[in-house]
Amino acid sequence: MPPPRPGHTDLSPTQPADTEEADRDAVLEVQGVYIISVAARILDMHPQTLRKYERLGLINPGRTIGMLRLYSTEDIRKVRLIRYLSDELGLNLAGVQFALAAFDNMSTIKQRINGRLEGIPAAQQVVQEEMNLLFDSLNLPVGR
Amino acid sequence: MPPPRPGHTDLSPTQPADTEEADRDAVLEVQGVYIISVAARILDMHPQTLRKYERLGLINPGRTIGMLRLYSTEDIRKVRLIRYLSDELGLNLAGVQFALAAFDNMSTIKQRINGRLEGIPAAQQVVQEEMNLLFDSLNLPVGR
DNA sequence: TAAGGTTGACACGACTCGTATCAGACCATA
DNA sequence: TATGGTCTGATACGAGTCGTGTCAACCTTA
Repeated sequence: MPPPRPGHTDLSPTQPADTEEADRDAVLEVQGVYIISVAARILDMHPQTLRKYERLGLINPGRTIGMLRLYSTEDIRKVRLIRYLSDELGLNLAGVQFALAAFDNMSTIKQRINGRLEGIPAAQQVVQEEMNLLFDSLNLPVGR
Repeated sequence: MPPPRPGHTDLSPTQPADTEEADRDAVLEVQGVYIISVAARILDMHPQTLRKYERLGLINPGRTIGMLRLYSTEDIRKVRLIRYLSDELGLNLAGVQFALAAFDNMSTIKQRINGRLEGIPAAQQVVQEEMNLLFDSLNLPVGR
């Protein structure tokens, strides 16, 4: 089997851009922003594994001015999802990549439909219900 | 990594019920129904690989009274999709399983929405367009 | 009867994945 | 200045996966 292809048509938005102008002391103590060693300890995973996930484009943690990786709580949640797909469902990382892209695209399309049905609340309701059903059918641990 | 888990919430219908109304005289000479050796030759794959796919629940070819596997053109198409996901995108079989289930669920939900929006053609149109966009975003070779 | 199908088991080579370690560089703090 | 943690990039490992192949014993079809 060949190396996974990053490809996929990508509709997904980027990162939450958490970083504000830092107030000295708070830099590393901001709630839910951790350097790699702390994130690895929280997740009980090897730092190299987190770096590998980033190299493959599965996560995209922020950086300090000094290039240190900064993991937000959102990043942590995403890693847990990756671990679930990998450990529990048995997907390889190419599969994880595909699944994450699919989730993102589903979320995006759901929002786009909602926007375009602005004037038809009854239709919005139907789509909301059914799309939630679709997400549920994927059997994921978190709402994502 | 553990063996793949068959699980997933399953909304999917069972078999495609390939029969068009039109094939009255084709019943016994149905074009596109092959035993495993022929299917393997058509697909240029090893028969054991096809049997393995079936054992994992990825495909579900019909059977003769004597238990010989019968591959329809729909089965052939599905195997090609599996091969694309595996060879081109690099998914393992657990990932293929997940992806196939996701496609089925997306198709089902699309149809359900369409049904529930029966009286609102404008909304139907929107959903149709956006769901097609969603399928396109998955970068698949065939419409599926 | 011969050819080719069925099941189940086992094994192989190549690949993947998480983990681990190394070297050399950068940078903040004690 | 020394220390310790991070950075990048490379290499390596053990265990697992996947497609393929083979075997034995039996069954179906022509």
